[in-house]
Parts: sequence; C-alpha cells; structure tokens
Amino acid sequence: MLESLEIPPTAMSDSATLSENVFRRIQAAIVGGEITPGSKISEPELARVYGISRGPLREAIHRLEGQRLLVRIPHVGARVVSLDRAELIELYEIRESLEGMACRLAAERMTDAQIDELRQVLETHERDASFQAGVGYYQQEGDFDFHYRIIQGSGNGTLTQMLCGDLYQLVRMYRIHFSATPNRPRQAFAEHHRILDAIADHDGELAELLMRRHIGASKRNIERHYQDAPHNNSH
Amino acid sequence: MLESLEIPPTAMSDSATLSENVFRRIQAAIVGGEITPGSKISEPELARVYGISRGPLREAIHRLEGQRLLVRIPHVGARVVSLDRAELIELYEIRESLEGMACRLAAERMTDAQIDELRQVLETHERDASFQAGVGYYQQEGDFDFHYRIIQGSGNGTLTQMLCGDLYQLVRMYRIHFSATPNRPRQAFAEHHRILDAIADHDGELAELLMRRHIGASKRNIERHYQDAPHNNSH
DNA sequence: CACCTTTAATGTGTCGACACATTCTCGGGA
DNA sequence: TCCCGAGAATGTGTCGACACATTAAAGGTG
Repeated sequence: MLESLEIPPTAMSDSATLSENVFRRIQAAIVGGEITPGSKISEPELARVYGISRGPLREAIHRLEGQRLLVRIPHVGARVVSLDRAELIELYEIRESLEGMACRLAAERMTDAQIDELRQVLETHERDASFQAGVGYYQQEGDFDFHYRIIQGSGNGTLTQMLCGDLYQLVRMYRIHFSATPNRPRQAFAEHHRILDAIADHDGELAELLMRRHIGASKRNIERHYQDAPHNNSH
Repeated sequence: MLESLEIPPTAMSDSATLSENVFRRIQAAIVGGEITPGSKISEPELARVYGISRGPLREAIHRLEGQRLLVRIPHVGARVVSLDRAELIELYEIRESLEGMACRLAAERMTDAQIDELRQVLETHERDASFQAGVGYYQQEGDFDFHYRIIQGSGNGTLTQMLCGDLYQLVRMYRIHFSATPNRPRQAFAEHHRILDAIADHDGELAELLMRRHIGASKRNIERHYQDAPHNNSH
C-alpha cells in the first residue's frame, strides 16, 4: 500500500526528533485515509518505508495508540482503528458533553478580538464552500477549524489538551471519511452562525445548548449514514 | 528516594511484558506519592532501580505521559506532574461534565444486579470508614471505587476508557494527596447515597444532577484546601 | 477431504552501545 | 563578588541485534 516515500527532502516538518516526525506523518496517513482502517501495522515494514529504526517508530505507535488512532494487542501488533457504529455514537456523545461545556466557557471568556477571528474563520469557510457547492466542507485543520477555535477559546487548558490534542484527529478522520454526506454542510453553516452569535452575546447557556444540538445533529447524520450503507467493519 | 527494589520476586503482577509491569509499578509509585510531584525522572536511574533496560522503561514513560501522570519535554526529560490550583479545578470541571453524563447513562442502563453490587460497595465503604472515623476514606481502587463502578455502568466503552483508563489514576493521586481533609467524607457518603437512590429509580436526569453537584462540592473542597494551605508547587 | 501436528517464517519484546543535546561544573575576566 | 564562557558529565535519541511469541505453511493422519 505504501512504497518507499523515504524522505520528502523538502519542506518536511522538522521537529528535532525522528519520533515526532514519524508520528505526524503516520497520523496524517491514517487521518487522510491513506492507510485503510482496520489494516494491520507492521513495524519492520513501516520502519523501512520511513527509513528509520524501530525505536522511534515504536514511540510514534504508542502515541498514536494514545490518540486512539491505533489499537494495539501485546505480542500481536497494532491495527488502524475502525470504529463501528456504536463506538462512533459514543464518541459523539462525549463530544456533546465536552464541547458543550467548552462552548459555554468560550462564550463566557472569549475576548472580542478572539470572537472576530472566529467570525473570520466562519466567513472563510463560507466563501470556500460556496464555491464547492456544499460538498467537501469541513476538511480544515487546527486553527482553521471552527470547533477547534472554540475549544481553545474555553480557556480550559486540560480540556483543550483532551479535545484538540487527543481526540481531535480521530474525529477529523471520520469527518473526512464521511465528507461525501450531502446537504448537511449548509445546515451546519447555519448552526455555526447561531453558535457564533450566542458566543458574541456572551450567552454561555445558549451557546452550550446550541453546540450540543449541533453535535447531536451530526450524530444523527452519522446514524443515517450507517443505516443507508451498512457498516464495512473489516475485522 | 528509591533504592534497589529490584524484583519483589513473589506475587509480582505478571503481565507478560516488562513494559506493562514497570508501567504499573511506576504508576503506583506516582499515585501513591512515593515519587514527589514535580521531581525529575532519570531514565538510567529508573532502569537501574527496576532492573530493566531503557527500552521498555521508555514505553512505560510514554504511557504514563498519556495518562497525564508525567510531563515530558523533548531532549530534557520527564517530570512527575504537579497540577496547580487552576489545573486541578479544570480537571474537576471536566469530571463534572463527563461523570455527570456517565451517571445519567448508568441510571438509564444499569441492571438491578449491578445496582445491588454498587450498593454493596457503598456499604463496605461505610463500614470501613466508620472504623477510621472519617479520615482516609476514598483510597479504594478500581472495582471498589464508587465512581469507577458508575462509569462502567454507563455502558459507554469510550467514556469508560477515558475516565477509568486515562484520567482515573490522576484523579486518584490527588484524592490520596488530599485525603487528610476532614469532615468531607461524611458529606460525601450522604451524596453517594442520594446518587445511588436516583440510579436505583432509573432517574437519569436526577442522577446526573446529583453527580454534578457531588463533584462540584469536591471541587469547592479542593479550592478551600488551596486557600488554607497555599500551593506548594515545587518548580 | 478435512483436521490436527509440526516446522518455518514473520514479528514483537528486550537489550546494550553510540551520537548528540542539554545541564552542571569550574576557571577566567570585569 | 558576580557574571560569563569552556569543558566535563549526565541524559536523551537512535540504532542494530538477538530471544521469544505468534502466525502462517507444510506435512501427516483419521
């Protein structure tokens, strides 16, 4: 599936340690779908592909396991995660609770400058997506992601670490896999706008309610997706 | 601080891999306070103390970092976590949200048999603590912990993994550190009983509310503790 | 022909050693 | 005396190799 990408000699995200680099590259490969969910990971093969030893690769694998992108079994090996319907729903219920709380805190604490930036993020998305006519929205990463910004605006560092550091990539992975869901983006836009308004009014209670509904709607969208096309849980 | 515990040759928690063993032992040492919060971790020293190579030790350290019991800085090393007041409050706010949700789910889903077991846990605690006259409650671990059981009763595997797998030990560590707080245990008992009743009635809404209040009360207790004895954040 | 046993192949777990970065220590200068 | 820089010491990052467990393949048996 992969073959000798060795070192993209230019513009490789230099971060001092090999472990960190491989970690990011494998993470991107999983989230981007280049490695099939459920497929097994071979340490010697990956070490060869990325041109490094098994030591740092192992650390990267462990960090990926911590982010729930890999599932490891002792003496057997690691597989790329493949959430079934129930697990995905669980994940969204947790997001409902946690991001709802984050949104409340953000509404109470975000400065006007931060809110302006958040509005810009939303407008940028709107312009892009209007070009793409509704499909493929939502691929943004990090600072360009609406949810990401709100979480950071909560001011709760521990929460930010959990949502933006650990679970974020997993959520993003399934966002990308389900990106072909039609119609939903337009509705999501409207919901995002209402959330933004509530934050701008510093109305924490409303902001939390709207965020919970927003994620709940996404959850129902996932459920619909699964009952239309039955699950392909390879193993 | 530590010296040549080598191998407690009998009754050592055999779990196939060295990495797993060292992981648990260091975890217990941190949670139990045998290693001072904020102190630096030396890989060669720990490797010598536990009689293993740096390889598996390194994996254990990474897993501990994932559990937020260690904080690592590249090229510098790892330190035992030392939460300041603000971070502890953040942690309790997250617990409010997540365990509140878990408690609602548990009330909706737990079977009568599970509820009976939960009641037994509570009664066991009550008997023990009545002997100890209110101090040192709360040291129970795993299945013997009231909160732990409720989380598992939620039926949400992902949530259980997050709360019981990752954050649990961190919470337990500070429970133990603050175990000398007087009077609180008795109040906690009463709150636990009310939560149990709500679960027994399968009243999810009430159960969530009570759990949130319960954790909120613990949070205020922590705040009081900090303003009485100002923080000892070494480094 | 199917199933179990044995054997080979692959892969994970662990180790010891070396290169480089960081930190500590010591000596010189203002 | 205090600050700064050079060198030593410690520690982390990385590597290659070996032992053992697991898995796959081959062969024998009912």
